[in-house]
Amino acid sequence: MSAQTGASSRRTTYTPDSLLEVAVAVFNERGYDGTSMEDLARAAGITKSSIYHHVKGKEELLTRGVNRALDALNASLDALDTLEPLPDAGELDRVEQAVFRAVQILVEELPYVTLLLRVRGNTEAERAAQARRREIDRRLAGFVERAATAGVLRADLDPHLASRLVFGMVNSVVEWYRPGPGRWSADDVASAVTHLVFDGLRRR
Amino acid sequence: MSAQTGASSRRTTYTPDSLLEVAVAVFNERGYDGTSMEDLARAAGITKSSIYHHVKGKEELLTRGVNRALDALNASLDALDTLEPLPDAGELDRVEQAVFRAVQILVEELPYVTLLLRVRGNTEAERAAQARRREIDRRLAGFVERAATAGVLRADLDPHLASRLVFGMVNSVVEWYRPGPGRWSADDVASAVTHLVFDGLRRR
DNA sequence: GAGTAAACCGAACGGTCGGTCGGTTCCAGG
DNA sequence: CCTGGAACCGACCGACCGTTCGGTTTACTC
Repeated sequence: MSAQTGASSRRTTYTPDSLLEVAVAVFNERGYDGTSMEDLARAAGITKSSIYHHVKGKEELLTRGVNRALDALNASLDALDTLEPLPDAGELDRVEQAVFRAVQILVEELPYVTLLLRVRGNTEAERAAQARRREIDRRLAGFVERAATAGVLRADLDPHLASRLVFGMVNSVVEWYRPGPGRWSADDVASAVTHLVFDGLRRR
Repeated sequence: MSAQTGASSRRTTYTPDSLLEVAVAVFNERGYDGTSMEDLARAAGITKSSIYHHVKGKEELLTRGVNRALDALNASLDALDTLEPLPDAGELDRVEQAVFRAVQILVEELPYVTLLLRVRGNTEAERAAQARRREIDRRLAGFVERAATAGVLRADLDPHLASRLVFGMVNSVVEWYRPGPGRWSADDVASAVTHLVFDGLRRR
């Protein structure tokens, strides 16, 4: 929240990152296009022109925000890739891990992932973010496909379709999850998603 | 696409509804706030000022769009309500029907539901749409909760959480589904979602 | 306390926004 | 052929957009 410069103590001044935190919160509330620099200034408690002391402009705030989410997601996928090669049965574990970790990151980086998932593609920067996101989706779908090939998934579900649905469920968490004491933890949600996805809702 | 006035035949003129179709498509591509009246005019092949001959303004196009989705969803829920009372085992069927029908409507009214799901709440009209949507979510969650009380759902999943996740998966379909020959039909998707939700991904 | 650089501000810029207004074109009914 | 209304257009409006710029305040060093 508050941001000090280096070791010394100015009262409360902004760094690009601490300003980003405020900006992303407003973006998620009003939508990127629906947010004016005046809105950001008001939320940050400084004037419009002061924002330009910290960042180049509105678009930089968007790029920084979505890249933070993309970097976190990519790092998690890299970790899962190092697990290979795996015996057939292990491919199911990898998908399970992918789902679980995806929910965890989504919750850890909630505002940034939320922003990413809502990018529309009106500018070049937004299209670049969408492209990076599609690459992530492709890697996730790859895990599911390999599990299907290994024969550890139900055969009556198209792996591509299943992948879209599963990670659609994962991503939908940003629409309602809010952290806080007495609420669900990240692991609560991650484990609920994982169980639901793999074993379904029906009592057996 | 083309719109005739009543019984007679002008070449291609717009009605409020046929203009809405164009507008909603553009809204979904660029986002509501990211769409200018000039954008709409270009897409419709008429000038900005001509749009105001058919509708009051930009906000009316939004309201008409989201209400079309809301009315369709509500009508479907009303049909499910008339099924009661049901024996315990039937409560599972009701949830299954709710999921299946939700996907069907989402696909049938894809552009309008897409628009609805992206409404942010910046204006009074948008907040009204959000309120109507929350009411629908509540009714759907009610079905899940009754099934849980009837003991036909897994006991280790919080019904509220499960409901959010299931309908999060349902709603995520708007992010990627596109109709067309040689692609998945609405029922393909609806049945995949239903099977996945109730029986999971794991091979048995 | 003078000097410095970061942090911030007020006023203004050109441009675009949603919306208005006074027409003109088109076409069916008489 | 004339008329009336629906459909449409070009020009324009005030407001607000993201951004810029010259200047002031603040906090810290020497």
